[in-house]
Amino acid sequence: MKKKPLIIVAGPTASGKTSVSIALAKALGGEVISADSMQVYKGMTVGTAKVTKEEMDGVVHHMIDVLEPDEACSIAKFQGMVKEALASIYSRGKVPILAGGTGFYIQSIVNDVDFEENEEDKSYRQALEARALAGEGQGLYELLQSVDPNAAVAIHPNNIKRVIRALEYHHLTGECISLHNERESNKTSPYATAFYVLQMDRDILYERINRRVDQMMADGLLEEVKALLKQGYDRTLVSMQGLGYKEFMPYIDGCTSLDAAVELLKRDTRRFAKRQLTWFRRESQAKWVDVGQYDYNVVRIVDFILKDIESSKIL
RNA sequence: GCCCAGAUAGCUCAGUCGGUAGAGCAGAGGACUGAAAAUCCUCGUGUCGGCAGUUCGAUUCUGUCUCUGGGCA
Repeated sequence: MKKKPLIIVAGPTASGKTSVSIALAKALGGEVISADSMQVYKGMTVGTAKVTKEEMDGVVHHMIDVLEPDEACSIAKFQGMVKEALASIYSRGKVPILAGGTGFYIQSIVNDVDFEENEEDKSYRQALEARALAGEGQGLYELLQSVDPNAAVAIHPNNIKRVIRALEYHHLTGECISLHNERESNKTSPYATAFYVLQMDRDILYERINRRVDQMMADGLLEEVKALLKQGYDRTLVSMQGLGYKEFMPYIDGCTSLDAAVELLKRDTRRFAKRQLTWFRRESQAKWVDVGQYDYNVVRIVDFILKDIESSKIL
């Protein structure tokens, strides 16, 4: 049986994924699935540089505005919803284009990583988090060393989030997470993929990021943040940890200037882009597209990608 | 024109009682399998303004020039 096609358009923030994915969808009769951990939230529009209705230009988009800001997304939740979207896209004979910057989410789809539907019991995790907060991180790490030594070797003691997840996984399933990770990382994709990463010179990318943040400010980012807080969304929410939201909290509290908050946001976004690039570099099947080579021209970029898709014979 | 203070990493600066230097920030690389725009790890970046002098040896002392602040005219 022939594998179903899946086109992926990835890349760091501000690399032009949105316009490329829409042009591709139009050329191929496709639909776009956003692979973005923050665009899933309603009301977070300016700060996530969400596609507008006009930009969509009739192309169907999935996974945007699917959760309230206080409904924390998770990779399992994300994957479940994307699988539904994929099924519906295939049933209509369309081509799915997974586009976004959250490498972890993309990987969960491409390799169909297994996330068993368990866990209703949050108490164990909460107990661990409380211990971490009380400064018992070292103790948690030692516990992990006894329960899953392989995971303990792979996880740095300071990375308390991972230590907690590994312990939680063992508690819930009775299995070592190190075993699960090894099994899942050896999987091959159930899809016929064409995976593209948009890239450009770092200097130019950073310049674009800086300008995009300035544009967000002009488009009312601060007002958006204030409105979300006013609606009662707590700043500890996962959604409020997003770039463009958490950076303004000190300013809103009167602890820093607006200029300083904006500079901080620019810096954090640059660092984020760097981490995204690090992630995509290890995606061995990804093809890197230097968009500068095409003068940042969407038509030329898409033209190249279309030719490459054709030669890959996935459709 | 004169007087003072500076000139050291991309930036702000510290320092070397003479043995070619270090902090913060910026930056770079990496990890990641149910918070991922999160979380975590690692790492430097140099003609110490130019030229001359003293010295075994000058970024450090002396002279001079250039530049940048500030002051006086």
